[in-house]
Amino acid sequence: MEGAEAGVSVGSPVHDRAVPAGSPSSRVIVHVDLDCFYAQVEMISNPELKGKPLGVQQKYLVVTCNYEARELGVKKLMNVRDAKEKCPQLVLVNGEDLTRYREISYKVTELLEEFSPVVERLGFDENFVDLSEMVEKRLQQLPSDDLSALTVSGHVYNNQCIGYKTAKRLEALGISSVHDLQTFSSKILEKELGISIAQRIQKLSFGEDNSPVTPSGPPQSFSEEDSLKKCSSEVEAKSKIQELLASLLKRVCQDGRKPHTIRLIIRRYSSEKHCSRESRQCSIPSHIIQKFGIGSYDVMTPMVDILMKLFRSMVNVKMPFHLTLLSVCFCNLKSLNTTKKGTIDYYLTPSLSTTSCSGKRSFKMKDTQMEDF
DNA sequence: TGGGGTTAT
DNA sequence: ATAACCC
Repeated sequence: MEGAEAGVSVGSPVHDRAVPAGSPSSRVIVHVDLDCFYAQVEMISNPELKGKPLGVQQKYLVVTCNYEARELGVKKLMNVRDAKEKCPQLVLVNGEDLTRYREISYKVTELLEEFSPVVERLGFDENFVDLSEMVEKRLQQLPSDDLSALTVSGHVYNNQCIGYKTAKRLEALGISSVHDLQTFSSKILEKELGISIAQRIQKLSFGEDNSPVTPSGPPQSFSEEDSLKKCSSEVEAKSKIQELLASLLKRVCQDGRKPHTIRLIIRRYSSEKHCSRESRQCSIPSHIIQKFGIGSYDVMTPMVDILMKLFRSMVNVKMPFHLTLLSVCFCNLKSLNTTKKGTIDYYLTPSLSTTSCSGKRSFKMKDTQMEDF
């Protein structure tokens, strides 16, 4: 858990929204947003990177970077060329393999699930936690004196470097609840806080306020993709597809559930703005599904055959073609137990898979991490 | 723009 | 199967 710990304490603004404690529909939702998550994972894996301007590269893009790099002008999703030009000392690490990012991402989610099981993931680096129940229980434990001191505390603050001050300034303006903020004059707020902050927090106050936090649970699909300069032969495509499939099979094996559908996605070269994708999917034959957990049976060969059929149903291999992306996706995941227990098993029991799967997930969390928040 | 992910149509 | 959205 070292990764998540450092990620949270070093890099993350925590946006905390609350409404007055007495209100009937009161909810407390914490938004945990890890900034430059990939870069932090890399710095934890290799501490020598700490203190240097660091970018995470995928193909010719710097998809994210640490604060040192940002101070030197590097931006997210910047071209590698531009980034190097802005910042010649920039250290780049390849981040095309998401495995470690994914693993640590789920460790963060699992940590948050200790506070409440109601955790919704958004991408790899954001989580929404509904703490309403926990807060209510704690409020009930409080002596009534303390409670009355708390009832004023409906407040909003967001994540500028000092969020606290903004909250204070809002209070000075008589804004002490979300509703106050919503109905407050935009123009006055802009004069007080600056146009940027004012508009942002006022939008936040209207935002996803009443949308429930939907627990994400285990992923509904697994996919691996690779963008390419040019794939123009069936042989090339097959070899890429084999790579993607091999990685996916490892992941599926570790997960323990079995995919019942497979999809192949391509992107064709085009000068058009709309670089849309095409896909074909099919059910996986049940005799193959059964073999997924077992290391001794070669599931690659029949799966590659299926994928190549899907490929040929999209691409006329007798004609010239030019693809710029290949992706394989496993979805329609089912537990072995198709009963009512369903996917909750995923969290409560370790994977039953055989020795062919090495990387079992750990479900144990350390208690001490509570304090890191 | 990468390499993912979700839900709606 | 695709679109539209999120990071």
